Amino acid sequence: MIKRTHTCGQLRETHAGEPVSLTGWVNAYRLYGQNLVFIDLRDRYGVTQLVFDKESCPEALIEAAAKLRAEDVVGVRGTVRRRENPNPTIPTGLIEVVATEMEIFNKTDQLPILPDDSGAAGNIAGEEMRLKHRYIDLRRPRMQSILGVRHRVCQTARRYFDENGFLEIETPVLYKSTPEGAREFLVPCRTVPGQFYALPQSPQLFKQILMISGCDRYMQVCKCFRDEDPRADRQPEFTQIDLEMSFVRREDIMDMMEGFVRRLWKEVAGVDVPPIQRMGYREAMERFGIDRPDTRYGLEIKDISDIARKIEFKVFQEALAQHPEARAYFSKKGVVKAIRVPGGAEKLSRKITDGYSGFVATFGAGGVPTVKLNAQGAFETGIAKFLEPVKAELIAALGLQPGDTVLFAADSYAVATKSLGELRQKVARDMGLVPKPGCEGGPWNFLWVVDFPMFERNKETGKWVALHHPFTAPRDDQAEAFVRADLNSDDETIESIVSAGYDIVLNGQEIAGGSVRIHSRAVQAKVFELLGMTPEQAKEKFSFLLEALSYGAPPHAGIAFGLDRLIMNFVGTDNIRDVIAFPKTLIGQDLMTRAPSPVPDDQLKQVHIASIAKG
RNA sequence: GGGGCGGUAGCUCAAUUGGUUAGAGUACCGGACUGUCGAUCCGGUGGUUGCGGGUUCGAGUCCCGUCCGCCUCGCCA
Repeated sequence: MIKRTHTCGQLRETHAGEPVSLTGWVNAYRLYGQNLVFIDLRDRYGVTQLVFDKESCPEALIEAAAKLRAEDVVGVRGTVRRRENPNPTIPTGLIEVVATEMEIFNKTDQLPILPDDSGAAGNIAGEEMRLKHRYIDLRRPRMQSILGVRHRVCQTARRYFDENGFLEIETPVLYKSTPEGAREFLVPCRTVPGQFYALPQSPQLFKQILMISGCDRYMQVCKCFRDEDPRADRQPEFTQIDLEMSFVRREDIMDMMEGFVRRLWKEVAGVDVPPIQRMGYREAMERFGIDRPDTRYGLEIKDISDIARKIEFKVFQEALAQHPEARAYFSKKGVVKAIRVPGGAEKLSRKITDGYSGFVATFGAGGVPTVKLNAQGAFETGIAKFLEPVKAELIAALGLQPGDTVLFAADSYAVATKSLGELRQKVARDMGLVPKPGCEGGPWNFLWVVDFPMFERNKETGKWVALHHPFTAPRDDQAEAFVRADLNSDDETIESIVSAGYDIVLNGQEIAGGSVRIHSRAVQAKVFELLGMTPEQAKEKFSFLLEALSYGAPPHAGIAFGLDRLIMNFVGTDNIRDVIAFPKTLIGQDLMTRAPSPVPDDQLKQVHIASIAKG
């Protein structure tokens, strides 16, 4: 078998005259009668032109070369030669390899898709075809490059955390069902009939136990599983870079993780990340309407309820009449909020702004009242006539300039905030304000979001739920208030308790999230109680944790980075399937292997399962 | 669970108001050509229009159901 001496991306002018051999796939072929054949040979490292011509090759070799087609797999021996006509568009374009011997490892059948990034062959395969024939799709230089970025991110994480004393430890994939959070994948147990494992939503409790075990610093690149409906940026199985540290408080772990972010961006993107700013949850919700603000552009949200109160506009008045006595946050109290869109009068056509009503309807809002300030400084269109009495106040409050458009939301705090938070991002896209992905020179805007509420009331059930997860500790200065609070009557206190959680937000995407953990058995038990668990239920589900907490648990804190989303940012895609070698479709199928699949009844019996699915 | 878009040649797409034999590019096959690099030129093979049912003289097109892909709301401690 011909073995390669070089890769297809390696040869340069300095190799001229050397005997070499290359192996790879036929990327393209160009024929000139019986006398001259060009083959572009591709491997993971690049493309090199092979030449078969009458002067250098026996006739049989040229004939064989002329029969090569796209994706045939071959090895070639030959000599490196400077090209008569260099091709400046590829790194190996100054040379070619004059073939003297060829071994065909495999001929290909008619291909369903071509591994072609450029669309040079006249088309780019659809995603369904790419997933079905993933092994061809992954040959594309673009996909190879993404796999490379993913590898570098993982390697950088392992190096950085190794240098800082972290141990890489594997945690179980067959785990105990703890059904509070996301829906779990279940695995029937053969040896204990009728009982099940669950696949972990995250290794959360194991890494805490590892801290209690004295491991001090833990890291793992680990698979997590959530059986929820997917999105463009979600998969049922995804990967986290998971971390936990002992004997630290919030500032310590945030410093350590900021160091990791700085190292990662330096090594993977060649970018120096400046110190990461912090923003409180309340400020983020107030200014951006979302807990992961995209700070690459303005369009901030302002509360103008006090101005809106003064005018006779039914939509505003009805909104403001909702729960007027309620607390401002996490409540149903009515508010009026607004976004100033600089230059929107020209760029946002009537058709576009009309479309915003339908957009916010999906978040429960009734519409988007709109007004323009024309070049002469007069309110125009939409609700102009209602706003006239408070024109000066509005201009001052929002900093309006001629040519601006103002978009309003009048609803409950929750709906108005969510609607404008989402609308803000849509307007930014419509106005062309969102820069290209960072890898193409756009800004990387990092932000720590901190001071989340510990708990909020579930909208439907009215039960308290943990905003992050039930193992999150209150912020140091809040712990006492939580310990003292009466769970049955002290709603105001419970709602106001701030956690020691922290998220890293990048360009409006959450890329990491974590918290200081509860290391007191009493506090942990109290959280379980608040979340509606009886002591018996808490014991049944989490006795191992409660026991561990009472046998010498150090203070500890952790975080997890969403690896897939990190890669999406580095390579500039909004499709998570692009950054996973073998991803699943929206209903969780693997189109290549056709998983999931039926299994024989025998196999079901062994695990004590009977299917009730029809058909 | 809800809403939206799509499924036609190996692949990417087109097909007028429901109208004759469903087209193009590319891939593939055959031929021409000694410096191309998205080679070019000539010719050819290739179709159960996702699947099932219905309306109609006539369905790729309209209706019902179903499967699959994508986007999205809910959901994702």
